[in-house]
Amino acid sequence: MKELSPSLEDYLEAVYTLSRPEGFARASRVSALLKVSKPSVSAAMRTLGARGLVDQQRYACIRLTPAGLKAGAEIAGRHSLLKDFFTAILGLEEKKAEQDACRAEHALSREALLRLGRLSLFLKARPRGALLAAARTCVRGRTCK
Amino acid sequence: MKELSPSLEDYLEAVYTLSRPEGFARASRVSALLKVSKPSVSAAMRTLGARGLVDQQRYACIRLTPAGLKAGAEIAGRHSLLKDFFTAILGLEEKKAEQDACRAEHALSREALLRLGRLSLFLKARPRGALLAAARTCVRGRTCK
DNA sequence: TGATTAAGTTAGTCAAGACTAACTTTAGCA
DNA sequence: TGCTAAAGTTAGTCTTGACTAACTTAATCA
Repeated sequence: MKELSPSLEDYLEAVYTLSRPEGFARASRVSALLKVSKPSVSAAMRTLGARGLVDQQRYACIRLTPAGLKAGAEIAGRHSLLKDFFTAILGLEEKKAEQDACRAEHALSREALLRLGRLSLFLKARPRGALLAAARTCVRGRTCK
Repeated sequence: MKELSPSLEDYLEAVYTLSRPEGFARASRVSALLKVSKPSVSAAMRTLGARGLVDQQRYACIRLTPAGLKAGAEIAGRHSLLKDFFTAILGLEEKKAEQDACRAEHALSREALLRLGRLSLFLKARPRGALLAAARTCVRGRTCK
């Protein structure tokens, strides 16, 4: 099982996300979501197909294989963990958090993400949110005593 | 001023780091540090030279221009901020922290890094390190109450 | 001072990942 | 049912960033 490139992870994540409602994705939706040309999607699907992550028949809907579903869920999980950290802990604006999560999700190790998630939980779990509020205020650069 | 690619940022950071002691860097040291062939360094230096970040004469030492020094310092700063966060807050092992910092330093926005730095400070500044210790224990996955 | 070795460059190749233009298939409707 | 528009694919190109092999320049030491 070779590692997926950041680019292929993005495609897989897009397929995963778009598949949620109906169980399949269309290449044109992937193309629109990732802001990438249709031929690029086509090529990427061929690669993901060759790796056994999507089930691709010519001109048909894109469906994830069980392995693809698992991998897609993992990537989407990394994304939402990071986005949550960026908004809930660092207080980044929604759009910015989304962008940062998109890029950082390919960069951090499993271990770092796991611990970052725990840190999030820890900070959110303090009594009555007092600590989190203090941390967030600090992080926003207002007061930090 | 166009954005540098992750790859070019790595080269610039390496030149910056290697320049610290003596004021210049050698292509062979860069090659060894980044684990990349000498021709790759050569090509990268030509690009950085064209962007006005290094002062490159054929067969000579590599020196940063003032702009290159500024950009290099910024990249190195991002790196050390992240590495510190990964070790001091998340408790990652040194080597792992280094690897994660290398990759994440190209992915996070200025804003996110700024806030991450403040979060580090905040967590380290709590009285007698009690909070930090608790956070770190939690992040390591032992207890988290 | 000249030969040898280390450092650096050039030339040529490759793969990934993007694009456009042009073609094919599918699907929907008159 | 057949035509048309949308969806998807193929073919061909480009850029980036890496590599090896072979060459050139610089530096060192006998």
